[in-house]
Amino acid sequence: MSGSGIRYAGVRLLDLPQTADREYDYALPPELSETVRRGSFVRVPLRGRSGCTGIVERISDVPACAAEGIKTVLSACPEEAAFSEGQLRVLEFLRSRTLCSTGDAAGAMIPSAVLKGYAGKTEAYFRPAVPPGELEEILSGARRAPGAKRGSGIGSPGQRAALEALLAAGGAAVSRASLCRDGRVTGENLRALAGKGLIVREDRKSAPAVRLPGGKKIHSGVEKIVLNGEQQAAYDRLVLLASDRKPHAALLEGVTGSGKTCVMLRLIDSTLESGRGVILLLPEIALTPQTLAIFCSRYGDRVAVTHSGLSAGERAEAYLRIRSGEADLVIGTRSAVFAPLSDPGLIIIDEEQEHTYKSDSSPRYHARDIARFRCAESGALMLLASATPSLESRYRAEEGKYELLMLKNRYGNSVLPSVTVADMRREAAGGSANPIGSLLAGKLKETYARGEQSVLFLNRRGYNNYISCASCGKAFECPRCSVSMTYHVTRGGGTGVMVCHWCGLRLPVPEKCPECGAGPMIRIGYGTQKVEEELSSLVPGARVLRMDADSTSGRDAYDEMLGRFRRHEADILLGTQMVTKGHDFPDVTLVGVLLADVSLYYDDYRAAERTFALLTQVIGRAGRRDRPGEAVIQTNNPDSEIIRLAGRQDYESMYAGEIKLRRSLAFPPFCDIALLTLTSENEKNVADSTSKLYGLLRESAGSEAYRSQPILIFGPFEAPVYRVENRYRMRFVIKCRLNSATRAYFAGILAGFRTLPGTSSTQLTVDFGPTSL
DNA sequence: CGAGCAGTTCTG
DNA sequence: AGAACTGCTCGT
Repeated sequence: MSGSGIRYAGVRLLDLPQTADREYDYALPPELSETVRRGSFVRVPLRGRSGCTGIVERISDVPACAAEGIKTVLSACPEEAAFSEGQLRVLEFLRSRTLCSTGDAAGAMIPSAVLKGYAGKTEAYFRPAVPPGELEEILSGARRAPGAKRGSGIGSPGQRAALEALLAAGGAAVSRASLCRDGRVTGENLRALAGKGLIVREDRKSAPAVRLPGGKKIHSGVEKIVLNGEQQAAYDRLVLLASDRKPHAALLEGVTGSGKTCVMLRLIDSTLESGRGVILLLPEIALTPQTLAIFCSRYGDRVAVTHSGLSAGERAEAYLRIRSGEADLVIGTRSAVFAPLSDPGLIIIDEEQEHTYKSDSSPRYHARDIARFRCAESGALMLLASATPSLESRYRAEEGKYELLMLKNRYGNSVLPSVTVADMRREAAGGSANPIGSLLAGKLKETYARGEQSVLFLNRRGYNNYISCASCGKAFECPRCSVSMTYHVTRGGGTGVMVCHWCGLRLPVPEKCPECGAGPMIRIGYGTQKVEEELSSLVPGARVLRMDADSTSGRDAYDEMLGRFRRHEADILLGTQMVTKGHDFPDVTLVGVLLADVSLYYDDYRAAERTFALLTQVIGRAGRRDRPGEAVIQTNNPDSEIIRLAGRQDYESMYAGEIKLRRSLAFPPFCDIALLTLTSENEKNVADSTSKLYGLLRESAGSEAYRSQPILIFGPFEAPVYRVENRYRMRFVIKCRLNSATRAYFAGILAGFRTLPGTSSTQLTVDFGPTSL
């Protein structure tokens, strides 16, 4: 230290919006000048506020502004929260790539409990004290709370929101922090509900979190996986890429059942043996106890698992175990890509085409981009794996940006299931609107008779229940959003409840039409329950397991159901998306897809690609071992090219056809898409702001700086769901090639928009590479 | 004339 | 974001 004088910290505050997101200088008190460094988190005063959290970006001897105005750092956050230089670079990358605030970026990278310091604290948890069915009725107004004096059962919106959240958790205890997170529920609401006897409070120690079984840190005595020729060749190449300390990216494309997992396990082995860390990203839906068991029995204590079901304390503990080096294999969902490993050697993204790897709230990042950045920084291998890679990734492999490794053969002797496309138009013409056609019905009976199992996949979209008015024909809509509400049966009987899938609002089933005052209201569309009823008459005696959002609330119920099916305690598994992911059910020989075409109607350029991936996955569930499998795809579009290709599991043809289309229409990967969204509670405000933004976009895109950058502006459009939670939403779709120049264009638009008069009540966001249009 | 308020400004 | 500040209306 050269000078003896006071030192200053350049701090970025976490709870400021982009408009105020810059460095602020604070004086460092002498007692903190030893511990606080670049990367440390500190508490500082700001304007009238007593304490704000910020991250130190710079330590200097000279403040950037007049010394008399300067305030002093109040305190330092725990030392173990401090960011490394590597983390600071990721923070900067995230901020500049997604144009988010420092606070949003940091929030994605570190659990808030680590920032606050959490040792020995207890967290308050709450769970329902009455059966779920009763709660539903209280919420819908059909029953009043035991203690309620008169009028509606539940006092305040906050209390309602709390009960709804608890109901959504399916009776499990939920922490106060997560209940209060969205701001609608307060601690006072929870106390009031506990007072009424509707919920009970229980305190839990945040740490120690549940330890994974499995013992020693260095794995020993686990069987060495034997690879076949094709797998061995892929493995040999990947090991090379993962060990030369240079950045690499590879795409492992392997048909269902080709043993991608074996290759990945061996690669993880060798990377860990070389002393470097590993991150394995999985879609939430694939992060099941069965999957985790494989890793925990193999790697024991060195595994850290992160997913959305963790409490704040568990999340913090996992983070610190990784940071300290105690855990060097991280398995988790999207945000695990930020895991604080000091020296990652391998980052795997399994099922890389899954859209859940893209965040659609700020920071709007794609895990793949973060992984690529981290791998470039530390000379590591990014490995994307899938049976049906996204067109973007496969194209990059074609361009030579990713190394492409293929596994073309199914493991062992198993063959692809034989696939039949059933034309449902004929069934409908016959007058019976039966969701299960005669062909599939016959096969279901045969399979049951042979003592084998079947899986039926329902496309969520096609099986929503709406209600509409028999007099005026109007569908019953959410009062806060421009979408129809969905009918859900209530657990344990009752009249049911209407749910909005966009804002979560729950309302009692109306008797009269809110539009015309007449009625009656009638139900439209097949629900999974209806299909379930149908099945029991079609295949008498078969035990049917229904797995959807209604019947499976919470992880435990879901895992328990899959376990029962695996043990062959049921003959037919009926469900939505959940049934498609890599569960290995040895006795399943028949797979049926009801309404295969529904996802083709998504108003999105990726509809075909997604339908293909989905169908391929479902079909792959049939006949994995020695027994041959069979699949029936029911559709109203039997001539659809995509459905035909999926039936043949012909990825190459699908890829060739789609990429041609994308090229001619200028869609990704031949351009990037930016989605600008304006929202406001006031419809007129959005309209005014939209036209102002349009002017700004045009003017700026035409300016000298962007002459050489083609920027195509489409819109403005109303968002497909125009109103959500009482906010009106307008959008622009912009096609361009994303690079530093075009990013500067968007940053300029964001900043410029804020300075326009009359836009203060309108929110503007940019989403690069949105999951859907 | 000052409370009550939308809209604006600025944070070290 | 959110506290502070500005300028405005309205009521007595």
